[in-house]
Amino acid sequence: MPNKTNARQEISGAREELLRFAPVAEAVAILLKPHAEVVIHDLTTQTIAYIANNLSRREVGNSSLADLKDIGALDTDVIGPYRKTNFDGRQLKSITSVLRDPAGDPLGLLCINFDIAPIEAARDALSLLAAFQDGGAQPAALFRADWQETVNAAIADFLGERGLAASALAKDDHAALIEMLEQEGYFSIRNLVPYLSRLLGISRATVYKHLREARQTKIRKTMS
Amino acid sequence: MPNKTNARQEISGAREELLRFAPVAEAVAILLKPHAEVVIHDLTTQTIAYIANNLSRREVGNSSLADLKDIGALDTDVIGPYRKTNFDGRQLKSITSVLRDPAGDPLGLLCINFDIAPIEAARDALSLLAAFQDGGAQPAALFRADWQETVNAAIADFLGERGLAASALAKDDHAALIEMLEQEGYFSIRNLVPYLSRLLGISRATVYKHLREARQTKIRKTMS
DNA sequence: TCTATATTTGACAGTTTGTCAAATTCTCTC
DNA sequence: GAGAGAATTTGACAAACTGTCAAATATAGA
Repeated sequence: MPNKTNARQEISGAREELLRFAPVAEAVAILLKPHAEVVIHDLTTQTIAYIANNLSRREVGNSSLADLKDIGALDTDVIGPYRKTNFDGRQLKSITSVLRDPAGDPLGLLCINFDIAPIEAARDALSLLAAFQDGGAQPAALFRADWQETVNAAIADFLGERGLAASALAKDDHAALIEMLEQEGYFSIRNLVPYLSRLLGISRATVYKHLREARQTKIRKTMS
Repeated sequence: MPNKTNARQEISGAREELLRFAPVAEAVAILLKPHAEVVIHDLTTQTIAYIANNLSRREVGNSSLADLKDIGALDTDVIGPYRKTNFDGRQLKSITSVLRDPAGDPLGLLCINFDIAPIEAARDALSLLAAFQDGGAQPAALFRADWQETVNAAIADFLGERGLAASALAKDDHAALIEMLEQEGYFSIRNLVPYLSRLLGISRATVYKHLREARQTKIRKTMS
């Protein structure tokens, strides 16, 4: 931390430091133009410090991101890629890198949001043409012998969408994660419950409790 | 089969009948040019009656196809689509229609072989670009809540590769099917064994027997 | 037809699944 | 920081599922 005269100076120092990444952001945005936006978040003020190729209609100075406290707990400096939905419904593939000061404290985030909708559309068109069956041939190849990886991928996806960090997730999230897995049908995999309970560090009984709740809300939804 | 007057007439009659489909074969081949070949098989002589846009380097008069006896048992007149490998390794998407005489007896087959390699290559390139993770994100989306459909797709795939028809498969095939499912990891789906035994019309015990064998050959392979 | 092989049947022990009540821990509020 | 209320763990349990087995039966090939 360079100068300590007062808080305001520290903040503007952080912003200045962050803006050194602006050309990088610009370069990435141009490379992928017009499909990607690059945003630099200032963690000291919780605002947006820079935007290249604005897709999400946010502006410099806007407050950004909800929960950033968790980032300190991160083991890596790269988060994602994870899926994000733009205000207009487009699917974005997002990846975030953590920008730290010399002391190693998180200063900001550089977030690349890549609009993959057109790519997915093209891929799907080709898929359809190449597909056997009515389009259902791929699962066979993609259903891994190693179902744990499949589950892990689903969990990683979930974590990516919500914020982050592997094992350090609040117990409120457990219920949501389990509900998601249930809705995607993962519990017809053998031994998933004990595996999950070990993974999340909670008891089997709790997993079953969340499961029961998830199934009941599902029923409620079905009836309404 | 260089035969007597009687038979020869019958045979040439069949061929003539089949050649009426030649323009259709030609038209399909031209539509998909240069990616598809269309072959008309003569079932009465087990030879090739016509080829449009030859990809597989076979020629008219060549003997064709190994097992055609099964076709009589078919419930539909369209077989596939199923995957086929060309002599040069290219993957072909094949679909076959049965050509019958007015009495309803199978006379020939019209087989369309579509080279999907370039399409798959393009799709995969796009997939990679759109992919989350290192390419393993899709299973999550493709792992259906309805695992039965996933299994059915795998089985249908298997059936397509070997020849055909749903429930009418020899018991030798059971072992192969189960081995395939085991190797792809499908038996970590709950209740798969009873489901399969019902589906194949064999007993649970037999399924387990095949499973045991499949697992032992796997071990043998692993050790060698 | 007879023999050798494979399948079915029914029974069984071992696991896994899902639920429960009591004991414990956690989380608020005061 | 003490205590009420909620959530979680623990350990136990019945029910369901898994995998194996031996005897009875069916099937295929000589």
